[in-house]
Amino acid sequence: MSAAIVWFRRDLRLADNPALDAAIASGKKLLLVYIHAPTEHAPWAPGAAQMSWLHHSLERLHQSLQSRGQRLCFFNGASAETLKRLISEAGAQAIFWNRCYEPALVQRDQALKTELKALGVEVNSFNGALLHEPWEIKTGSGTPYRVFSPYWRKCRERLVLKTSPPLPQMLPPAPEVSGAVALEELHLKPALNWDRGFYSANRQPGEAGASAALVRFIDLGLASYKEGRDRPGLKSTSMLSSALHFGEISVQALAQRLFDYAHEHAVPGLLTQVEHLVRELGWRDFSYHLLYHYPHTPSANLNAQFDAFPWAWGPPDVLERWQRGQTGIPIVDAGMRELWQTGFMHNRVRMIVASFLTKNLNIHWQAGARWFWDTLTDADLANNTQGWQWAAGSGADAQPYFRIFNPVSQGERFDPEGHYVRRFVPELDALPNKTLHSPWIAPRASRTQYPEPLVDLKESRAQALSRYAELRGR
DNA sequence: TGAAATGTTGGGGCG
DNA sequence: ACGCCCCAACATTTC
Repeated sequence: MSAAIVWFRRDLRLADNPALDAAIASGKKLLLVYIHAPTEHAPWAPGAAQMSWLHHSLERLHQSLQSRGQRLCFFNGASAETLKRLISEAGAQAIFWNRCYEPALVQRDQALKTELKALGVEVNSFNGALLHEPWEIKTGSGTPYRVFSPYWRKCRERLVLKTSPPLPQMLPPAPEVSGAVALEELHLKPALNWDRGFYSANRQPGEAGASAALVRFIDLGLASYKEGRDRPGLKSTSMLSSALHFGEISVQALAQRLFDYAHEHAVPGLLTQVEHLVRELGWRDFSYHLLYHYPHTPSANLNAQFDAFPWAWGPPDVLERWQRGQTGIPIVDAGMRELWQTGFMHNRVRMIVASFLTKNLNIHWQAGARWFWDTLTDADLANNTQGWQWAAGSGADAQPYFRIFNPVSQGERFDPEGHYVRRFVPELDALPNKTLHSPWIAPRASRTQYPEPLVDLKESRAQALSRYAELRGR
């Protein structure tokens, strides 16, 4: 019986996994591998928070493979060397993987593909992560899109969702190889349990956890998604970002399932809600589109005009107060503390803290991007880069720089009952809603445990606008 | 997927 | 009855 390798990377699932399905269909013995090679992602080696999630996700995938007569084999070390050795040991004629799109991984995978083909190995790669491949969507003149709306119009009209293939039951046997290590030997899990707040009933790594989160979202959040998605105090978002990052759920299967649900349940307006969520998945695709076509953007402004912008990198204590949630601005601190404690932050609050860092504090968006990279379990190079450049105003389809969020009015508008702020900034619990988002106007005795604002909002806004005016005047 | 300043309108109080 | 002022509510412009 001939053999093949399935190289798992960011597709940690069995359902709707094109590489795995094709490998099973090939009728070969299958060696299922995961290789931990963080330096190959340089300069964006996976951050500590996402490695915690990854550990649990790999554990779950290994378990569900074991219940199907297979296993996931773990390796440390260089991917190309490891795979060439395994191909030789297993006598494999073919390898299957789902594509990655980060610049360093695209380079690595292309070089490997060339090398393996020269050795006579059949290389099969698939789209297992996106609604559309980044190169499939082009403007009329054949260039990449740089603006979301026309990009999405094009994607939406050509979006074709297929019914997912059935979940593989028993898998073919594995060939014997040497050098596999236990999952623990990948050292993904933190030595100290600082990640204990990351996991809860509705945030569980792995395919089953993603599935449970989706069921819960469809039951509780979908019907009011359009209105509720901006309210961090509610539970109206899917909470699927980490699962999408690691491929614990297929984005195509997700969209398919939501449309199916809307068509089966003739509730007025439900299809509109689904369209809004799928549009957010479109933003995710758009981020990958931009990263693929503009691979320098994780470390450089997409709009080169901003190269002359006088962003500072410090002073260090200011950045640190932002990181620790001690800025004295309640909605900002709530967000930064949510991030630190749970490895997640609500999207609306991500925009608020990013605006505050890049505009009111005048700190470079890359300092924020780095912090998110290390602390988010869903840290994703495409989304993170695009999100920060969007917020900073330096991106292709960014918000104009002069759109500066007022964190007080944002707090009053999107957390009117203060549930979110009170949850993460408990020292403000006793303040009435009227002053919760601007505690500095409340009597001093009622807020002795909470810092004074790091900056004056009105003044720092004016300074940001004048820096911007200067940039435009050049 | 803003905020703040500025402009416009129209109702009501009041001399 | 009429004009004037105030100001809230909304619209537009500007950053």
